[in-house]
Amino acid sequence: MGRQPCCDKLGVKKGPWTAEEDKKLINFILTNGQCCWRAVPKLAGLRRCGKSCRLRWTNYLRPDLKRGLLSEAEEKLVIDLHARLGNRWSKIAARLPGRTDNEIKNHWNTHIKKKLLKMGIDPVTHEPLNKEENPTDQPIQESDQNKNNGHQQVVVVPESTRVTAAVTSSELDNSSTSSSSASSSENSCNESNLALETFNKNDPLLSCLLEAKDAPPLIDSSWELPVKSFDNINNNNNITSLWDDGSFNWLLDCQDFGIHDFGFDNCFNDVELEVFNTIYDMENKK
DNA sequence: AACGGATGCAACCGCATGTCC
DNA sequence: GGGACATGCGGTTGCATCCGT
Repeated sequence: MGRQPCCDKLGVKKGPWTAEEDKKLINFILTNGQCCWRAVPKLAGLRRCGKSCRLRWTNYLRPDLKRGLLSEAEEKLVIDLHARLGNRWSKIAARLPGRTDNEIKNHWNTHIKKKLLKMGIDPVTHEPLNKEENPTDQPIQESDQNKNNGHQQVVVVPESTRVTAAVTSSELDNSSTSSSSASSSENSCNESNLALETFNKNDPLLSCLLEAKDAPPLIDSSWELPVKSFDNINNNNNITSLWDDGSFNWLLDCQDFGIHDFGFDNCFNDVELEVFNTIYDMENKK
C-alpha cells in the first residue's frame, strides 16, 4: 500500500496565489492560528493543498518576514553558517530573523554562489578554487551525520576556520532547534548577533568579506518599528500624510498580518492598533 | 519595437522526520 | 514496536521580468 498523497490532487489549484486566496488564508490563520495544515484549505475555503498553504504562509505571508535583498551583514552570516552547516537552509534561516529558508536558498543560488566563484572561492567547500596544498592547514572533514539526523552530509572546514569562539556547529544545531519558529525571532536576533561576532577572521573567505569598509549595521533599520510615526499620529491624527511619506511602508511589507498571534498587540496601544486597521482598510480599497 | 537569452523568485515535489495511537 | 499521518526540509522547476542586441 502506497502512501496517501498529502491532499486530493483532483480539484487542487496550483501555481501563483491570488490576492483573494492570500486574504482567505490570512483571515483563517489570524482567526484560528496555525494548526493542522491539512485541514486549512477546506476550512479556509481554498482549493489548495495544505502543504501549499503552509509554504505560502511561511515564505510569504508571515508577518515577521523581512523583505528585500539580504544586507551585507546577513550575507556574511549566511556564508559563515553555510561553511559550518552546509545546505541546511532551515538551520541557517533560523539564525536570520525575518528570513526564510527558501529565501536564503534562493539568494545563495542566485547571488552568493556567483559572488564566491567570482572571488575564486568554491561555494561548496569555502576553499580557494586553486588553493595550494598547505600541510599545516589541511581541511578537516567534520562528519555531520549525527547532528544531521542521519543525512550523509560532510562539511569541509579548514582547520584555521574552525570555530574557536562561542558558537560551534553543535551549538548552532541546539539553538536552532529551539529557535526554528517565527515565535522565537527575538531570541534568534540576539543569536545572529552572537554568531556574527564569532566570525573567525582567519577564514580566507570571511576575512576577505569582513574587510569591506562601511559595512551596514547588523540590524536593518527597516526592522525597527516606527515609534516616531505613532507619536505623530497621536499628536496630529494625520494618517494620510504619514502614509504618503512612507512612514508605514513597513506595514505594507508585512501585508495584512496577525498582530495578535505574534504578540504585537502588546507593543501597540489602542490608537496604534486603530491606525493599523485604518491603513489596512485603505490599502485594501486601492 | 521586437526578440531571445539571462536572471530571480515563488511554488512544487518527493523524501525525511516527528508524533500519535 | 510499528504503522499511519502531519509537518518540515532541500532540490528543482516554471514563469515573470529584465536586459542586451
